[in-house]
Amino acid sequence: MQPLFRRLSYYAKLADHDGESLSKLSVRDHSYAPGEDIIRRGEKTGQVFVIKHGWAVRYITLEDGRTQVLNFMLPGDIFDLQVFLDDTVDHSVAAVTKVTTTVVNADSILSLFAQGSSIAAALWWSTVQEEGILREQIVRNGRRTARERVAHLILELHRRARIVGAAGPDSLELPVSQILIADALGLSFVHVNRVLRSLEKEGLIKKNKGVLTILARSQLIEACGYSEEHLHLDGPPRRLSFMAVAE
Amino acid sequence: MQPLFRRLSYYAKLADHDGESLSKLSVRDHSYAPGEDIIRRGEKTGQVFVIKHGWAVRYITLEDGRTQVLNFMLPGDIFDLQVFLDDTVDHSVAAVTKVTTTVVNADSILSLFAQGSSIAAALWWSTVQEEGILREQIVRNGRRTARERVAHLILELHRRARIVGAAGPDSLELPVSQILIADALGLSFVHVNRVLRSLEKEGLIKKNKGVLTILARSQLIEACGYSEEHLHLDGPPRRLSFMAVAE
DNA sequence: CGAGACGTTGATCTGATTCAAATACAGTGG
DNA sequence: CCACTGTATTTGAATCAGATCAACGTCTCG
Repeated sequence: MQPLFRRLSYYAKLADHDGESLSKLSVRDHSYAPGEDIIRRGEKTGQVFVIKHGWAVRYITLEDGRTQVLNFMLPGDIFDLQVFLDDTVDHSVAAVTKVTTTVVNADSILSLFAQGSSIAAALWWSTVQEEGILREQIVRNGRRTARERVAHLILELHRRARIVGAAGPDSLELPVSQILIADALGLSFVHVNRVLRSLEKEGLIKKNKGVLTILARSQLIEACGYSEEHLHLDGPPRRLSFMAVAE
Repeated sequence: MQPLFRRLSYYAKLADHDGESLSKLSVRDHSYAPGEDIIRRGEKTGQVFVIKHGWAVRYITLEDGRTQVLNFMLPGDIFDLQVFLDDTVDHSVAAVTKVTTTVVNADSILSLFAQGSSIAAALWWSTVQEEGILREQIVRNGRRTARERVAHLILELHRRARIVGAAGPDSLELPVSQILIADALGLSFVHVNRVLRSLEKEGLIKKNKGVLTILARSQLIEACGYSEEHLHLDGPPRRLSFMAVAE
């Protein structure tokens, strides 16, 4: 459960005993092979998944095979707190690399909420973040050029990976095919390739065996007007305001 | 507070006394002129808004003026339940037509949750719906052609307006400029115009003084592979599962 | 070492943008 | 009621960003 604790504590300054509560939550772990679906559209899981290792994507496929990646999921990411509504999900989640998830049963999360743990606030925060990322995805794909989209996505992924300790200050293990990047950015993979090569030729980035290095961060930021507002990095309150009400 | 009740009861079969609880919630109403901002990026509102009359949009503007509409908001729509985190919002909301909102203070909503009212479940449901709409927006703009995007958006807006009683079986008052549609679909307004005119020329739709009529629904659906899964129309459970836990 | 998946590059094509100009329309003030 | 103004719609022509098609290189791994 380390990655979750790490991620949540980035925001919420959790105490040690919170770490204990978290580890008690774990119901069981599960592993998935690259390309395997973790959740399939139309299912009702009744469970909450936390990514422990590896990368995953949320995606939707149209009838004719066109597919759109909604967002990338890194260690520490959670899906889905909407489980409390007993709803069927409208999208799928697939493992990109080998993925290990911790499966938490919904009730254990709920008891955290009931107890007023600061973990609950952190969890809720994580859903706010995710929505922010989704909205940014809409803007990026709707109103930015291919070059901007690629640069922006690189910066976002690096930042997110960095938070969970999966990236160096300017480098990032990016186990993601150009096809997947294309499906995330609404581009053809051929064009993604050209943009990447051109960013590389200009010395903004470098890619070597799955490790991407940001060589000129400021130029990369300038190339896309990157800002981090949408990641909501300021962190959640210690407790959800409805907990105060409950007292 | 009618539109909210109408919308929530579409899903949740609310009882009469729920209607009363709802009307007691209203703190005060507020009106906005077309084009006026209701919420501005960066603010902390501490309040929940419900649209009573009129249309609004959630949007984000880039530094250079490009703007992206995230989604349209109709009577009965709510923003934002994330207020409980005391977060700053990462986007703005603007009135499209003259808009009346009911402003509810966050605490009143929270007490509904605490009471275990089925209204709470319906509210939560509405956020699940909204996320579904956001995801669909990503797919639409990322992997569909201009023609598909336009057809798809028309069908979605008609359906949503219908649910809150703001549309006939095949007609829809659409007080939205082509510029705004373009900003929602990530297209130029010139192209939106061409697509609309072509759909009209082919007899799929008709537009007359702000009223759009769907003349050939089945062809329109076929033109974009429209499905309504993302609207989560099946409705919420009567109560949120964490209420059961609280007992 | 052979197969399949991914990456790279060139040539060509096209859906959508941009630029430009004309028309319709709604609201305002005289 | 009409002229005036600004905003939205419509249409054409030129252009371009990105897609498609096609071929080849490269890596991985069984």
